[in-house]
Amino acid sequence: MTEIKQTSTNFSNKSALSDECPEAYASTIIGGQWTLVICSWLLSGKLRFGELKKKLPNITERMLTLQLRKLEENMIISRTVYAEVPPRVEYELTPIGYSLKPVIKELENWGVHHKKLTSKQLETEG
Amino acid sequence: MTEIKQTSTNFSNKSALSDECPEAYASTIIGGQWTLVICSWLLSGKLRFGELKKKLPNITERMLTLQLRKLEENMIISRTVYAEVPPRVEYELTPIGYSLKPVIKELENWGVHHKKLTSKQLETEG
DNA sequence: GTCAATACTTACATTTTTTATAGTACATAA
DNA sequence: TTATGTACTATAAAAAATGTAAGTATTGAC
Repeated sequence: MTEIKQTSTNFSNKSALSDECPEAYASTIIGGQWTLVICSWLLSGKLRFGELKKKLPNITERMLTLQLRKLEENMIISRTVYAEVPPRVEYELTPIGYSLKPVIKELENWGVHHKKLTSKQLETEG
Repeated sequence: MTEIKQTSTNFSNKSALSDECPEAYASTIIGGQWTLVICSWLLSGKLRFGELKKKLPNITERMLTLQLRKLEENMIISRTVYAEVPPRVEYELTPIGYSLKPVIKELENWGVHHKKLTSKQLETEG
């Protein structure tokens, strides 16, 4: 994540794909390891950094920070800092972030469907 | 892609996420760099290896092969080899692969929407 | 015997993503 | 003065994904 090399083939490939193909574009935005889970949680309301951390027991603080920053850059979430000590920071979906809801729903449907089907398949084979 | 280390934290994190969260599960299946574009093309009918290559001008043969293998493993596409020389191989979506259609459609809609919104944002800022 | 066409495979290098670990700032409470 | 809680940051390393370049098998045409 941190730094990407704008001279790499990978970068230009991703750019070209994103230009031509809105679904690939969407995928680069919401395709991070923890991105969809974070968005799913935020669909039910804003959460603090620490609260998100508890929801995702295995994420490191660094990863959580990186993902949140990326989501913020992409205007999926907004970040509100309260001038208190200890600090309090709240994350919330923006309107366009919230509009991910049907996307997530379809992904979820399909995921459930696929999982069922492939586990059946394994039973038959075994 | 090639080899994944089943003892890594990354592997166990992905597994746990996939278990708990169907949308994350779906994302690991269709989240490859070229996956969605390949599926999009196949939505309009089966294609040969070389035809796919032409549709994706910048993909390397290695990448195309890897992505197709992964899609096949995940039962998204089927592969038919014709015993001819030179060889002919056709790739086609399976039923569950075809059922990605609404997912792709939502991703596409959202992608277009997001792109419009962010480009507007840039105009306003600039 | 050489070449062409197709769909790959292989070895290796680079880039990107993710994880590990330790640290920081701040004000209040004890 | 030291400890506490929160939301981070810095640095390094490991792992995963992607790219580069060259090679393979087949057989029919020339």
